[in-house]
Amino acid sequence: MPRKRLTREESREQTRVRLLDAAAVAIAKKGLTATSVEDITGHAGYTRGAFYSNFKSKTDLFIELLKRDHVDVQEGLQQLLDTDLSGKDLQRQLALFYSQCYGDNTSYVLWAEARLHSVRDAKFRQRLNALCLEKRDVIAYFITQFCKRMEMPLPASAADLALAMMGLCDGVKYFNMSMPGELPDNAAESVLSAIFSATFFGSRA
Amino acid sequence: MPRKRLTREESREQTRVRLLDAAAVAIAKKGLTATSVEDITGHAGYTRGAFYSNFKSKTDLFIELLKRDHVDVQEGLQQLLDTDLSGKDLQRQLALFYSQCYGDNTSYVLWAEARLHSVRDAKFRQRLNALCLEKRDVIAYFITQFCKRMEMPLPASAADLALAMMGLCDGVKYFNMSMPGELPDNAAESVLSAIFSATFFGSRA
DNA sequence: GAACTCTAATACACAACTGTATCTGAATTC
DNA sequence: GAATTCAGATACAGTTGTGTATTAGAGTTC
Repeated sequence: MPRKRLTREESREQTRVRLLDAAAVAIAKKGLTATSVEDITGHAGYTRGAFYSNFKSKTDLFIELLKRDHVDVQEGLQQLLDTDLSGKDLQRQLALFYSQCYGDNTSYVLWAEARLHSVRDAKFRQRLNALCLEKRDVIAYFITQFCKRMEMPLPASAADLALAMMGLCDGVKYFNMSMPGELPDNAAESVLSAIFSATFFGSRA
Repeated sequence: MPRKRLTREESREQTRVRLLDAAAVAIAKKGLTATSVEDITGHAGYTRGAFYSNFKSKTDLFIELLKRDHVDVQEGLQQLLDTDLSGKDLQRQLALFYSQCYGDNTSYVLWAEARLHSVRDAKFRQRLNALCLEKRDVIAYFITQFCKRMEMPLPASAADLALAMMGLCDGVKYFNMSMPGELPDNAAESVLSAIFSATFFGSRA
């Protein structure tokens, strides 16, 4: 198996990616604080040297991790907006939206971890808030477009609705993860759907 | 100033309470993992000896802390139910409800911390879920009673609505804490109110 | 291919936390 | 009021982590 010979830049990039991937797993499993730099590097197959030569600090790596995830979600939502808004099936629409935001548990845990960390670290909070507001704006746009196509008025400001939607998704996702027995599999969608159909359609009378 | 002479039991109880109070502050500030036993005891004016003679572990103390907070909230909600359900002002109703659940930031952070911890520790999760389900049931009852008095049908199962409400409150509270500038002061109530008035009143047409 | 450069490994010095084991002094018992 | 008991302080041994300074070995340049 002829292993490709990497340039310095490629090799460095590979290391960074592997460290980020390993960090995602480790942090989701143990939490940001409890995860040591060695946990990350060990998992990735490197030593601490590799880490400090690629990242300033654990926080620094963490924010890059979040950005990477953020970009993925943004692109996914954008795609939904472009291709799928035509379907009038709210339930399906929401299910897609929801799974776009939290396809897997790792992602949820990472963002929950981030929210907590942001309460304590002002600099981090600023950077995180920027990402969150971006996400909010995309969702707000999503909602606006949705209502427009449905020819219905917005029941509140799109930005506020977007925030509420994010909170709601987080909350439902948590219960879904934490009590898989307690809720039926589709509880997430059905609760969301009940609330949103009332919110968006209710005002039509 | 004649300082009261305490019995052994009283003194022990005082120590426990002081440790719990100090732990709430420390954990909210630094996070569960980052808070050392010494942080707690130091803040409370004791040494590690006092801690280990009162609690099995940090987790053990933490769950007691949550229980204490849980009981407070439960009682508060119960009281709301008994005295205040007569008022028909939804906005005011929600504001009270919301401030009952998260009067201060410490409490929010503690529960966020708990949710994350529960993802990782199965035993802890079981104990936490028990508390959450209790809270859910009280809220579900709250919602049921509310709808009954308003003579309107429930737009979804009370239990599911309660979960959604908890998630929504959490989400809004987070944004409220994290971006105090971004949202108007009453955003929490107004978003909640927009969603809920649609949810509960929308179906009446 | 020799000199150079940069990535990542290794070595080091230091700090922090944990849990137990032992000790002390104040409350309790008789 | 002497003996006892228990809450909490102190001492200890071991583990784990951090960040920097140095080194080795690949990629790069000429």
